[in-house]
Amino acid sequence: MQTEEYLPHIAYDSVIFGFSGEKLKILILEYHNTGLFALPGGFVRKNEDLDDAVRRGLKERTGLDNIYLEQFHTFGDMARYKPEVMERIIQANPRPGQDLSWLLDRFLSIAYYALINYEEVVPTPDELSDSCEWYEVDQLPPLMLDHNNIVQKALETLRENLNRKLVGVNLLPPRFTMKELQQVYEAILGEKLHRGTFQRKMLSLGVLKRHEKQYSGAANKAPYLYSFE
Amino acid sequence: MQTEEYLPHIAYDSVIFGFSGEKLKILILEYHNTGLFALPGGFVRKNEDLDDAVRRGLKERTGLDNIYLEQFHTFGDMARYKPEVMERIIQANPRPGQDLSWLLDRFLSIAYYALINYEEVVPTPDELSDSCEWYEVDQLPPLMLDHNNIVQKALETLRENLNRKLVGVNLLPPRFTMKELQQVYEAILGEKLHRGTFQRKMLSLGVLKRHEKQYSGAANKAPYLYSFE
DNA sequence: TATTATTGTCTCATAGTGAGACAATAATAC
DNA sequence: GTATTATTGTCTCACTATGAGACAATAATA
Repeated sequence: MQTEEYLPHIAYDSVIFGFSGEKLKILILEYHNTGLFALPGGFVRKNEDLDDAVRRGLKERTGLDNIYLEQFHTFGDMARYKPEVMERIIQANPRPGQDLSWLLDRFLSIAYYALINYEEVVPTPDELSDSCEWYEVDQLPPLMLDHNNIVQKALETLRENLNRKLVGVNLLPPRFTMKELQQVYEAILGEKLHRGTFQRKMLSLGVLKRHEKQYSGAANKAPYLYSFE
Repeated sequence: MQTEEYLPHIAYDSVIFGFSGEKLKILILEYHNTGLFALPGGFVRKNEDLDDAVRRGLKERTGLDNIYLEQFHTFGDMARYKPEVMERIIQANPRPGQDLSWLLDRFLSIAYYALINYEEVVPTPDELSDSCEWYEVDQLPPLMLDHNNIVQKALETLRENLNRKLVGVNLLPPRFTMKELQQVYEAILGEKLHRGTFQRKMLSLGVLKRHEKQYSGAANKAPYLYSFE
């Protein structure tokens, strides 16, 4: 990391959603020796597209590649400028010979959310971070700066987009049951949906393809597997 | 304008919507002696909130105050970085003693749209600009950089928000007829709506208050005036 | 073969929407 | 005054969408 590489005062943060165990979850980093929890974020190189910077940074910090991303808001209040927090992180991660003082400047942050298939992913922390772990959206630890706000806004945007974009396709494995799809919707909306109505609605969209049945071993009728398109 | 005042590499642009003569219109600036048309934009001071910067800048550049604003996207592609365009503007507006070279840097732009009551407003160009004029959304001149894209995205966002937020309240005078309200919706959506259905829907929202009739002098039944809330 | 839990689909009541019809009415023409 | 005209407020009707429950089909077990 060198000062010259990045656009000053500009950062991004990403809210990475995954679905597992009937719960909607978010990837959270913890910084070494600080007790600080944060969203995965990064900076924009002087000669790269903003969107590309986010993809590159996410790859570097979490190992995630080729994922569904959507920009949803840019946070630019003065209230989010807290140099003492960055100071703590720098102190806890000594980088001899590197001038990291530019990190103490004020930053605007462009926020993105990502939707990924939980099963395909093994998040790995980068050198700055202790851990990179999934947290249920309603059981997040206190996050640094305004990152809790950012998560809240991401959730609101995701809910608004739920019926306009195919959210499920990015959060589920290639083949899934109708029940799993419904659980994704319920986790995002935070409310129960009626089974019959949900199934009728999804099938009427004409984007689901029905495949073979999935025999789970349970003593009941086996559900069909579906895929998108 | 001094370099030190502003955050480098960060700008905003605003798409200001007004409604008049049954048409949806946008405020466009023309720069002195350049033939360049642009959205009203500006920069963020080092110690002010992003949202405040946009309000302040809009006031300075167009005289508009206290308006409805909504952030909708941040544009950060390399393709929008064209220093030769800013060079033209600087050449055409000599500022002896001022170093404007920072304007030749790459900028990310946070885009906002505004909704204003056309009748209350007398836009006035600032010192950089020749004119500050309304253009119908479907008859815009070619705008500099990616500003035509920005307008397009603003329109899409406005359409999506039409049924979730009370758009009409900001684009119309305090009292208006049902026909005027319908024309606002039709102008934004770009399609005709059925009169009876529209009226039923609006009244069922429970946010309109009915006032006295408006006698226009025409040989027909006089419409009621409405206000919001 | 009976039992059990779950699934796919159906029915029914209710709410919402698109389209046209009709009376009410404010001005003008005679 | 009375007829005419364009526009408005509201109604009806058909059709679609939605919420809720019902029921048969079925995969395993007892």
